[in-house]
Amino acid sequence: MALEHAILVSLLEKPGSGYELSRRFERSIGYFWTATHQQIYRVLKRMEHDGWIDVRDVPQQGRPDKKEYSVAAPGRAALSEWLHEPVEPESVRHDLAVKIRGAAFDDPTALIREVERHRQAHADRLAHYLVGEQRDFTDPGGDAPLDAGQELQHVVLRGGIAYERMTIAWLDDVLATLHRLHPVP
Amino acid sequence: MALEHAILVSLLEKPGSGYELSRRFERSIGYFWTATHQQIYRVLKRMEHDGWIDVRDVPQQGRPDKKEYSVAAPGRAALSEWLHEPVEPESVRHDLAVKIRGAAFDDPTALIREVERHRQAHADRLAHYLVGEQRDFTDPGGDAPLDAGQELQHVVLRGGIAYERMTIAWLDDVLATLHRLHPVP
DNA sequence: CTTGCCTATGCAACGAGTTGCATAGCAAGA
DNA sequence: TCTTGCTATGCAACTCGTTGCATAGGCAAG
Repeated sequence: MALEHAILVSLLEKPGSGYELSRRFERSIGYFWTATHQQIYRVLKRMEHDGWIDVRDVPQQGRPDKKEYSVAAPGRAALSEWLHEPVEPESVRHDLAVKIRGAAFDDPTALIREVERHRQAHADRLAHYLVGEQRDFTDPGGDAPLDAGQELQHVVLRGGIAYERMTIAWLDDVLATLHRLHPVP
Repeated sequence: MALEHAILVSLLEKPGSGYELSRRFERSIGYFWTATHQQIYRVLKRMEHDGWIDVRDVPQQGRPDKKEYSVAAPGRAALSEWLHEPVEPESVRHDLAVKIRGAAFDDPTALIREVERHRQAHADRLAHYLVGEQRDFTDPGGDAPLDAGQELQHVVLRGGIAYERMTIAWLDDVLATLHRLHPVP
């Protein structure tokens, strides 16, 4: 289980509330780990109970109060322990691949539309990543070199970019194969 | 939920028992969908109850009897229905990416070993895929062209190959970044 | 002949993840 | 003013996935 650890990393990068975490899980962290606000609130409660994180009530004006969490010493120790033990290669779940193999037993027209839709979604995500890379990891004037944390965030983002590019090329291959098997005039 | 549909596709490609399915989920299907035998037996029971699949007791010599499942008409209809409705882009879970960002708050030496271990695992899987591609999808004499089902299995396998190549290149990038941040003499 | 391994199926308990719903303050616009 | 939408937190019920264990027949090696 790594949701706890993903939260610890995110809180170390910057303390925040459950709501803010759920926003981060829709963008940067969410590129490689998804979680809903339900999961996050539940896990935060458990982590607070276990002493991994500290809470601080933050009154706000113009919006509801929030609880800001930050990592406590036991949480940092737990993260360090997890970082030192091996994780197995991730288990894969690709609905689309199941569908492609299923297309042998069905009319592939609907699948072509579906693959095109996915291709578009991945192209959008790639564009989004590239904007973020340009914004956060380009050194405009040559001053202020990136620190280690930023370098590591950048290499993870480069992984996302490589993944999207690979996926788009593969989906083009899939489309070409489907059209070859099911030519339209 | 798509385990049911992955099982339907696999049983359409070839009927088989729960045990045989669990073997397939360790190889071909398992490249893009993982499942343990527990899940498979449970889902098979439900699918049989719902009339999606038929069972046939097959006595065997030298080994325990098995129940061979095959897809019934309602199962085929359910698969077809699922193939025609859109699926959302898959949710991602990359422990290793969490660890890489976490390395900013810890000694990265252990992470380097971990990344090298993952690189080796992906290289092994790539080699395995390439052997399978050579074995199953190379037309040796020019006769017997591949049918649609094989073409689709091949394009899914090409996706796996592209994924492993991309991942290996990215892990090299990660290793270079880690060594740059933490030079060893 | 005992020990370990492979085929083959399954239960029970738990933990992780999803979905629907509820509440509550404040802001902006119809 | 009423609705819509955003911030902010949470409960309850359910499904999915994992882990540990159990059974049972046959095979091969020591």
